[in-house]
Amino acid sequence: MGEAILKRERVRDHLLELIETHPAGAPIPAERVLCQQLSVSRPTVRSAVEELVNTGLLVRQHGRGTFVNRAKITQEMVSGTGSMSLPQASGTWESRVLEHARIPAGARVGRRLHLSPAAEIHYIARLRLVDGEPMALEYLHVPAVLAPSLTLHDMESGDFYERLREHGVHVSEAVQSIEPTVTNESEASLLGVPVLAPALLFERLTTDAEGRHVEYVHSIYRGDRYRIVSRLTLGESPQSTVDVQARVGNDPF
Amino acid sequence: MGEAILKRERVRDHLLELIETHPAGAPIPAERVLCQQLSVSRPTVRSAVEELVNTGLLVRQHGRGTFVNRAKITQEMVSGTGSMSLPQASGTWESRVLEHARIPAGARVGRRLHLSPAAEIHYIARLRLVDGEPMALEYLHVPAVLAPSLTLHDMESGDFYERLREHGVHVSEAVQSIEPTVTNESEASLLGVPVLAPALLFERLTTDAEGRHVEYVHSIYRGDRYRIVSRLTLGESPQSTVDVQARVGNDPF
DNA sequence: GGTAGAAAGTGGCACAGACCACTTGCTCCG
DNA sequence: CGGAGCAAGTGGTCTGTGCCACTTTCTACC
Repeated sequence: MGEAILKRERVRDHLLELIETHPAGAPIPAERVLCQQLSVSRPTVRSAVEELVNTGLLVRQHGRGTFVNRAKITQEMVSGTGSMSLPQASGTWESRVLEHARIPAGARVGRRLHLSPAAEIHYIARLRLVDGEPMALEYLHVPAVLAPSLTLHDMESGDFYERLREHGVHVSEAVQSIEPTVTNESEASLLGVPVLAPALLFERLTTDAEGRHVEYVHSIYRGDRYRIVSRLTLGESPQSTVDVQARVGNDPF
Repeated sequence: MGEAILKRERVRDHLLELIETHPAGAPIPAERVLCQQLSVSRPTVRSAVEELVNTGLLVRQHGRGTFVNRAKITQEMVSGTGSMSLPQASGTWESRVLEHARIPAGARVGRRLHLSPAAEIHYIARLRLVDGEPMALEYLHVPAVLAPSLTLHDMESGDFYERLREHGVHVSEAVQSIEPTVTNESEASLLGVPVLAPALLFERLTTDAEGRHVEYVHSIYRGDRYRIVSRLTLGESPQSTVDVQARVGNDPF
């Protein structure tokens, strides 16, 4: 196509622009209007919109229009960062930063983030507490190139993903693995549990709309206070809602 | 479209047919060929193919063709129903029944199944193996009233949910909790791992379309061979595909 | 005989247009 | 004033067509 620039991508970028500048729930121009504005055909517009609908940034409503997705729920889910694993239990969460630095990715993290081992990343280790009680250890790794000006405060506050958005990073997907483990000595002392106590090891790799790896998070959750609850419904696709709950003594059943 | 039957869906179903009957890696007919065969336009074919590519069933290769994808990854997960927590890893699964009986529910199980402690249930303890290697212990509890004539063979075979359907039970939903634990002595010896080894404790409560509790399953998975992998996408609801994978050494990342 | 190039076949992108289904708001009639 | 119905606007589906980019194969030239 003349240049290596695809029309669909141009439209998509235009839409991302709109999404950023519009509040959640706001309608975007009608497809036929976008066609004129951008001088492309409707199928082209539709395919771009469809892409963003699939990634959850837009919502289409037949006969009404297309809207910026609130996505508050999952937003915060992915956002509070650790928060995918954030229980909405009663308690209030706080974070205590244990360590922070701008360091080379290293082999292991580099592989996960698709970076060279020498590439710089923001690294933060923090302890997450509920009502003052240690609940989890979280180790964040974010490529420095994605957010050169990221400050410690940014990463501490919930504005983290806001900052990333300002840099053109639109979180769209995360792959998370969970496995059982037991605490080692340092984890045990930081979490205030015995050594070799059951725990959950989370690894999360977050990706943005353009397929770039945005963050790698490694965290350890106390096994005596957490359980993962998922609600599985039979359907065409194996989808389910997942939810990590604080165990407050009540049964989910 | 006149009828509620979409052409795209007709094409999609045709493709699913092909996918099932063709081995992994086999090419499917060219798009232009499919157009003629099914009497639809190419964009229609393309959109159907695209859907299946997105779900990972097909792979397109520019200039070469479109092929059946190996790795049905999330596929059969929900399908096998009971298998919601079943990895479809390469190996072949088998079950070895350790114990089976028709007994009173008791307080704990009764509470979960909403039965009186005296109500009878089918109880089965079984060891699940992959390629002969012990992987998990599973304890099933099914109210006897739902399937009075249930035989041991029924519960051993995959026909279990088929039998339930014959009794008017249509599984529709399951709530599953997962938590980390460590093996006790009997679990350790049955699974062939050390005592106090990391493990995953699954509890699943399945409900049918009428809201009746159909089964309560308690199972222990080896922590050294399993991880839970979930793919989270931004959307209105925090939905995700969940998948328990056998750990074969490869990273999901 | 070997290699370069053409040809055929594939998926990738984009267009213009037509019609359907749903929602909303307005108008007109009672 | 109120409600039924129409009309406009929106996304949803589908067609038929054209051209591009990539891959493979086969041909024809050297």
